[in-house]
Amino acid sequence: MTLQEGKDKFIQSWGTLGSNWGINRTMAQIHALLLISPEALSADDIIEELKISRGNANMNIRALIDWGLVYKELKPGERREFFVAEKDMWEVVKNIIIQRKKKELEPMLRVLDELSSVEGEDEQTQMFTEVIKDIKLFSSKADSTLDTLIKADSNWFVGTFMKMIK
Amino acid sequence: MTLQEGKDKFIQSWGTLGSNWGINRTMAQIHALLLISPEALSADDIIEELKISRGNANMNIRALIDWGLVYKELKPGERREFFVAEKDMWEVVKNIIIQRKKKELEPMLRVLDELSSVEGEDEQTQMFTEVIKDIKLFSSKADSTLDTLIKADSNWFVGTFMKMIK
DNA sequence: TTTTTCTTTCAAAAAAAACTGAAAACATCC
DNA sequence: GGATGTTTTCAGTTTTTTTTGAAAGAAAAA
Repeated sequence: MTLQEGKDKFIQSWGTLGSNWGINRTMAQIHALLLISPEALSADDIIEELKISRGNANMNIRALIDWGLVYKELKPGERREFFVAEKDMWEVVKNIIIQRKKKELEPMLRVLDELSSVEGEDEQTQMFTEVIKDIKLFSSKADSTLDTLIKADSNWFVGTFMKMIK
Repeated sequence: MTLQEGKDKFIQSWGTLGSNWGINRTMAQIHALLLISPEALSADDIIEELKISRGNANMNIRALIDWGLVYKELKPGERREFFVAEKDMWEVVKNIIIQRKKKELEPMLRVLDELSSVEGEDEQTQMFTEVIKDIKLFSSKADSTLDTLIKADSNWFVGTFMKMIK
């Protein structure tokens, strides 16, 4: 396999993976491209490489920066912006956890709290309350586990977790 | 909040959560409906409750069964099928992990293996190989960690994980 | 066997999500 | 100040995903 074929395959696979997880294909592809790029790329480099429009590129680069997966890099004497990806996989995963926890787990916990205010004596209500309580317990545990995970350092997952868990 | 309001809110929130994670809204809503339903529901019950078409209901019920999140229940003397949700959250999460691992993590590992066959001495290639190696290492660790997790029993997560991790 | 009841399939329609491109905004240089 | 290079925005378009509904298929009942 040539380098170019390998790159293309990686970009395409990463894009597919992303889209299965509710991240848009282009965003994941830009991330992939930057991951395997030895130097920082400009918006134009990305546009050309992935054959996408300027608007699309801009929006998704911004989103990647918001997620903490890509950094802006300013080259001295250069007017335009360049971009580099965070290459440490643990940092990547950690940032994704932080974002999704904030955008999805925490709002869900708030909804579950509200749902505790449903009252009644009939079987339907009892059942409902019971299920909600279980989900809330589980979600809270997940929430605090993720907090602990986020605080753990870069090499912890790869190095220690397996030993602890065995 | 009345029971009906609570149910509606839960169904809608669960649907939104699902669609953020690449699971279609209707599938998540059917799951939510069954989760909070004290008895098994027929396809018609689901169609009526969620105001969806028969085809849509059927497809998503099948998908939920494939994922191991819903079971078919046959009532004696009844011709049509009834459905119940798996209510144990740990089982739910475990089944989702099993499915996504099989459909996404494992294929990605295979692609990463193929990508190891890219060869060359230049900086571009070195960099590419390095990044792929890192991702592969990380993914393999994730894969075996998830295997361990899947084997763990129902109460392990809620009961023990926090102590081990602290 | 024929009828009835229920389930599955799938082409077409609708809805949702993503993308484009051109114009506006912004920034730097002269 | 104006000219030039770069980024951002967003209405309209395209693409992708989801949903519908009607027809075909299956299984039980008559």
